[in-house]
Amino acid sequence: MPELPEVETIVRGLAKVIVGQKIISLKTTALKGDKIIIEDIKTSSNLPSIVGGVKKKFISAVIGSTIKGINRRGKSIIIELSGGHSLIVHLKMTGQLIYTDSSDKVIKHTHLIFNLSDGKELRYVDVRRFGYIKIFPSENIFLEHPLDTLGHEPIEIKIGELRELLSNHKIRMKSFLLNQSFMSGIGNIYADEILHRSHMHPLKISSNLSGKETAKLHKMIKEVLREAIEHRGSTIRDYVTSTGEAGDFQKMHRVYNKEGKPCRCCQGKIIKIRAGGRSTFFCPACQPIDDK
DNA sequence: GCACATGTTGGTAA
DNA sequence: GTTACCAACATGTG
Repeated sequence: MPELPEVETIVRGLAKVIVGQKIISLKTTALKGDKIIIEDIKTSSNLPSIVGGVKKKFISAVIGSTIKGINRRGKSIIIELSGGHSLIVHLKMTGQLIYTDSSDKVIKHTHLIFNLSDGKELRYVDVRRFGYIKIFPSENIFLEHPLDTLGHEPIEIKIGELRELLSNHKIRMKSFLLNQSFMSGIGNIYADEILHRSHMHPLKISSNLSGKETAKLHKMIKEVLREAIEHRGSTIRDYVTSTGEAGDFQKMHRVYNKEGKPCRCCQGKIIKIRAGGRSTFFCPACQPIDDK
């Protein structure tokens, strides 16, 4: 679920509270029937499966280190630690990073708990366990996967750079926006919302965009992402901010998950198709293909 | 039981 | 080489 606006919201929230803090200890959970048992991580014997990268270094590099910074690249979170290592966190579908009181109830699917020097905790929760926390040396961190494959930041991309990407490929626009090596951070929800505001059909071929269409798309990419960040992201199911609150931007969605509903521009019906292997919502009346 | 789900990757086919 | 499609990852929801 988390796309660029959600990850940005989490990073901004955490930056205010975890930078400068020392990581005192690590914990994980185990299930005994219905009971959640909290376990200390002291050796790699109970390191949760969501930990990756240079795993042998994880415990010694993390415990006792100080958090120097937290940043975002695409949908990845980079946490820089003192001592020369950094963590790459990817939330994938259902991952959550929550800063909370240590007295708050530890919920099911909490895989990693960082005990911080202010007495609070940073918890990684992930129902489906597709996400991960990987550790690498900070030097050359941007050469580590997946950071090495990421394209432009969509909020910063110049129109000339976008035009070049579009014309160099003959790919459906939905797939274009989802491809993280072109631009990194746009996922299924924002791809549909950007295409609708650009009045562009999701199956339109990238190399066929006119100059005017390219300019509109460029503007809408930034507009949608900026508004979504202002609303602290879209909560459909699992996403919460670093304080466990829901975002607001789902209320502003114009097409995502609105099959059969009237389009706010033309009152036509929004339809759902499959594109790029994903559910794709759009208004056929005001998002024409126009390919001649 | 069945279909489907917000992300990414890797294999295969065209 | 490029693009499209599907399965896989593990679990939950309707």
